[in-house]
Amino acid sequence: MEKQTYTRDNMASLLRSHGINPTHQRIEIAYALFGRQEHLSADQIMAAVNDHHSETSKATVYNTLNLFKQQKLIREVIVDPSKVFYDPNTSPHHHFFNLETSELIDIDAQSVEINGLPQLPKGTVTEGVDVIIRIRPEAASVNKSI
Amino acid sequence: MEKQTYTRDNMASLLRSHGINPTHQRIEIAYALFGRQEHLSADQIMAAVNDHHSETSKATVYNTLNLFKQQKLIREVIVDPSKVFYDPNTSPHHHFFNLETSELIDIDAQSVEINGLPQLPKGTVTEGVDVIIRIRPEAASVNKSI
DNA sequence: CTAAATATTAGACAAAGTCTAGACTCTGAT
DNA sequence: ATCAGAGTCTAGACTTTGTCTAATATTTAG
Repeated sequence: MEKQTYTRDNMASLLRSHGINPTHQRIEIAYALFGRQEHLSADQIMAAVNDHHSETSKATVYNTLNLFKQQKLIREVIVDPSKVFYDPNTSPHHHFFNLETSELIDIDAQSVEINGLPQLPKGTVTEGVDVIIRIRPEAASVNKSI
Repeated sequence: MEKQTYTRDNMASLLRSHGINPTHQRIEIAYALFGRQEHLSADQIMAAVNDHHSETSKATVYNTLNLFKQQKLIREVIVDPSKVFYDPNTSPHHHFFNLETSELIDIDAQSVEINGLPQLPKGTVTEGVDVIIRIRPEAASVNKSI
């Protein structure tokens, strides 16, 4: 797979292709997410966007992330009880979640097979399946004889 | 499987068996969770415990839930971006999560098989695997010709 | 150029959860 | 009984994430 580079120009057409009017702030926010290809919290995105000059308000960051989510440009990842992560990767995938560092690592869903799930409850449809593997750093010689 | 009934007396020995000193408040909180066998938020637990007389402070509810979690008496379920649910069922299982009603439904892990997961990242150990199937009520005749 | 529609903003607000310092309770020793 | 100390509980202040509001700025269409 070719490595795709993300420029601010790319962002404008990416936004348009998802029915989003590409304003300056939206382009910066999209660029922060897609340029890094990482899982970022709203907080981190605001910091990234306002790194040099203060350009974008908190309200706009949240409004924009919710708009992106609604237009399926990005996805929310809910693993940390205190904050939401935003994921520029919308292809089906799962996650390792490091409980100590809060780091998220993608797992391609193509290779993963899940069998034996029960039927959906009556009158409901599925919106997606998330697999989260909670991990933590290997205990570094804790409880070894002193 | 026999239906187990949960009394406040049972709670005391349950707590002791997990190394928890059974105080009045802890017994009430455990009883709220195990008596119902449901997924409750801290908020709901506080309401349940203080239903008749105000008995337990917010700080104690949170302290106690964190203690229970630490002693593996209950489990956290993180699916709703705005609040944590506490689950008295600690046997391995997964969840349906209804995005509109916030309702959680258990899926026994015994019948579910997951294949093709990659190796854990170096230097980490697994703490558990969560499968969350996000569902929503079937669209009730939306977009049908009017 | 102007009006209407769309975006953005500062700052007030709300809700979940944590922290602190004081008060209470229980136990065991004197 | 009294006291010390450990453990627990509490009110309320505080923090953090996220939403809302009402005013301002920008864009777009005509």
